[in-house]
This record gives sequence, C-alpha cells and structure tokens, in this order.
Amino acid sequence: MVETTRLRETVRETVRDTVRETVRSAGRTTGRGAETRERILDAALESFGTIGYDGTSLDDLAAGLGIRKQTILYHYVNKRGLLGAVVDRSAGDLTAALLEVLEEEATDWQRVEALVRTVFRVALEQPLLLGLLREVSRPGSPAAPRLRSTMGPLLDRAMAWMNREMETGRMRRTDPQLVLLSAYSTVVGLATEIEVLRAAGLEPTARTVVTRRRELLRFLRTSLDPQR
Amino acid sequence: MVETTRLRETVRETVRDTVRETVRSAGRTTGRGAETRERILDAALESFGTIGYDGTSLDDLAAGLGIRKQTILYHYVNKRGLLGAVVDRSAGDLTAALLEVLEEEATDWQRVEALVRTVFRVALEQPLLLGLLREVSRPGSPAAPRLRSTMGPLLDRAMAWMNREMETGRMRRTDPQLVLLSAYSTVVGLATEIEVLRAAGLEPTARTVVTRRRELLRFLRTSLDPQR
DNA sequence: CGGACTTTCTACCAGATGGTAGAGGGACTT
DNA sequence: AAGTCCCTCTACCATCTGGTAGAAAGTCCG
Repeated sequence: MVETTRLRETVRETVRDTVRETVRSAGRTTGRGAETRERILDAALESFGTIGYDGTSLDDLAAGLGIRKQTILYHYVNKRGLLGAVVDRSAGDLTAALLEVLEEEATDWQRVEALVRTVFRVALEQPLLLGLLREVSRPGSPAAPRLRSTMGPLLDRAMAWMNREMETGRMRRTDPQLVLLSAYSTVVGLATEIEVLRAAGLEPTARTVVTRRRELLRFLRTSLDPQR
Repeated sequence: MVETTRLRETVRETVRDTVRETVRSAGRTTGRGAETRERILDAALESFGTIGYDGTSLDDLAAGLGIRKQTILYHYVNKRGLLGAVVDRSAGDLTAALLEVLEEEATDWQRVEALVRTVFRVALEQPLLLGLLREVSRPGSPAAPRLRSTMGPLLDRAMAWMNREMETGRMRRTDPQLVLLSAYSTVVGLATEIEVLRAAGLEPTARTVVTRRRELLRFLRTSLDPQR
C-alpha cells in the first residue's frame, strides 16, 4: 500500500519495454559504438552491483566514463533497458560456462561437482556478478522476470535431470527445487559475505570462498548421494 | 570513480548526523506522537527491507500511512535518521532475544543451538527484519556503521567466548570470525531464498527455514565439536 | 480563560533524475 | 562532392526528491 504509485508505474513501464527493444542498436554488433556500448555495460554492472539500481544515476555513470548521459540513452532505450542488457550479458556468461560443463562426459556426481566449481570460478573471476545477482533477486526488481527468462531454461533442465536421476535411483529422493534453491542462496550469500568482511576491514581471502564451496559440496553430497 | 559526488555527500551527511540526533523527539517516549512514531517505523522497516533505502521515497511512505511527509520529518531528523531508527529498533529486538538466551544456564553446545534457534525464530516472526538486514549489509549503506555499533558488542562477546572455549579445549580450534560470518550469511541468505521462492510463485513454507537451520547447526557442530 | 508545548499540516524550494529533441561531426559509399 | 548512416553532443524539460519555514490545531496546566 505504501508504494501504490510506484507499482503502477512499474507495471506500465514493463509493458512498454516489452513492446520496444532494450537495446536501441539491436542487431548491430560492430562499428565504432560497439566499444562504447561494452564500456557502458561494464560500468553499469559495477554500479548496479554495488550501490544498486536505484542508487545509480545515469549522470554519474556517464561522468565516470567521460561521456554524456545522452550517449548512454542512445545505446540503451532507458535506464531499465540498460539494466536488462547488463543482466542479459551476465546471465549469458554464466549460462555459457555451465553449458560447457554439461557438454563434457562425466558421471553424475562428477558433473554436479564440476558445475559447482564452475559457478564458484565464475563468481571469483567476476565478483561484480554476485553483486548484480543480489540486486536483481530483490523483490520487485525491474529485472527479476528478465533474469528468470534467461536462466529459467537452464534451471528447468537441471530439475528435469534431477528428477530423472531420482527415478532411476541414482540420486536420493528429495525436492529438486529445494536443493537448487539452497545452492543458489549459498552462492549469493558469498556476495554478502565478502562485502561484510570488507566492511569489517578484512580483505577477503580465497579461504572464505573455499570454505563455502566445500560446505556446499558436502550439503549436496548428503542431499543427493543415495549411499548416505 | 563513478559515484564520486555521491560518496562525498555520504561522508558529509555521516558527520552531520553524528553531531545531531537521529530522533528529533529524543527522550520523549509517551504522548500522542508515540503511536505515530511507531507506525512510521513499521512502514519504513517494510519499505526499506523490500524496495530498499534508495527506492523508498518519503512521500510514498507518508502516503501509505495517510499522513504528510513533513510529519515523518518532524519525528525523525531526515531520511537517514529514519533508517537509523529502524535499524536500532530491529537490532535491539534481536539483541534482546539473544541476551535472554545467554542468561539461561546451559552447556556449550546447548547454548549454541539455543542461539541459532532464537535467531531463526525471530526471523520467522519478523520476516521483514531479514530484508532490512540484507539492505543494510550492502556495501556503502548509510546504516552499516550503525548496525555494527549496535550489534558489535554482542558479536565481540560471542567471539571472546569462543576463544575461551577453544583455549580450554571444549571447542575445536578454528577461526571464530569465519564461523560467525558463515552463520550470519546463512541467515541473511534466508531472506534471499524466501524472496526467490515467492518470485517463482511458491509460497515459502516452514520447510525452507527448517532445512536451512538444520544445515547451519550441522555446520556449526562439525566446526566446533572437538569430538569430530 | 490564557499561555506553553506537542503535533500535524500547507506552502515552498533547490537540486537531481530520467528522458526528449535535434544539431553537428566523422566515416564510408556512390 | 554529395549523400547517408552512425555516433556523440548541447540544450532543455517535467517530475520527483529530501528538506525548510512557519502557520494552525490540539492538549495540558495554571
């Protein structure tokens, strides 16, 4: 009830954005502006992931890049479109890395382990990605549906696979959704954790991440392994 | 570099707020305005915890309460002061609940378990608290230092206790900070988790929470129990 | 009643925000 | 050289933001 005005606005914008395109120069991937477009995405990822969507102003973003705000709005229809593009690219990176793992030949547990390691590797290489994920997974975030549509198929595939494994008895019977959710929130928790450490004045070491990963793997093993 | 202006502003405001008081009507806890003040806090907690600090406008907040924005600003010096008050009250509730547990007679492991259960119980009773925690623990949040100063002593006490237990050998030797951090991010992860579930169209059941709690307890046991 | 104090309101403002309109320049094609 | 397309810019705007000033109304006390 507090944010009635805001909500109405959100709905209207969502509809409009679906009709239009997110990226103005859709299709064109070469040309002089391609580099600018990437630079904008990089800066936006950093800003959205740290100070958040609402906390980011297009003017500040542009100033940091040494360009005018209007240049940003030339490449991306509006602020929301920019967020969409950032989410798409990031989710795309993650999806690509995961699909690569899925191509490999591996037994079930090896595959699970490989997936977890991949996610953590990507998260370590691109720590900003975790911040973005955290921001976007917030209730009412303008990009929540977008993230879902990008990552959704992959998650559905994972759940279908788990269901199959359970039917053949190679995997212990549990709720796939719950397991995936736990895994997900563990990874996102990492983002929080790293930031809290930093706020406490400690530079996060690899130790934090390793501990977390081991913990997650142990959880998955005891959840899935039919032997235990 | 992107948010130079914003950062400078933040620092200035922090200094000013430390000098002034957060609540205008400090000391007075009775009177007609007391109820209004509480209602404002309730609404602010909900808004800050869901759509975030930056996403919350004082006008919307007031409109939701059927009052004018200026009434809010009469009770709390400014927006930041309001956030401070919300954080203080929430952290106070949690601290009180934890201190109560600490008063009880209990062996070491029982006490740890009781603390964990208390935190989860409070989180379940006041789900908004988790959202707030999530918002406030964001890097550069205006209230991060405030949270630290409210909860800090309790955390220091916990760490001191753990160190003592380790010296007497009743607790396995590990890094107390890391253990507390893990516990913390597990709880905050709950907030994320619940919201993601809701976004996926599922009403979160107690099951999610129970799973998470069991997981955390197992982690703590294997981290701390000298027998294992 | 009359004054003091608390609370809520109306009126207003300076600055920032996302966004539009349209000019100008550079590069490439014909 | 002229035209076309891509890109970035200046100029401007409506709206919203947090915040201030001060009036009006209620309440309490002598």
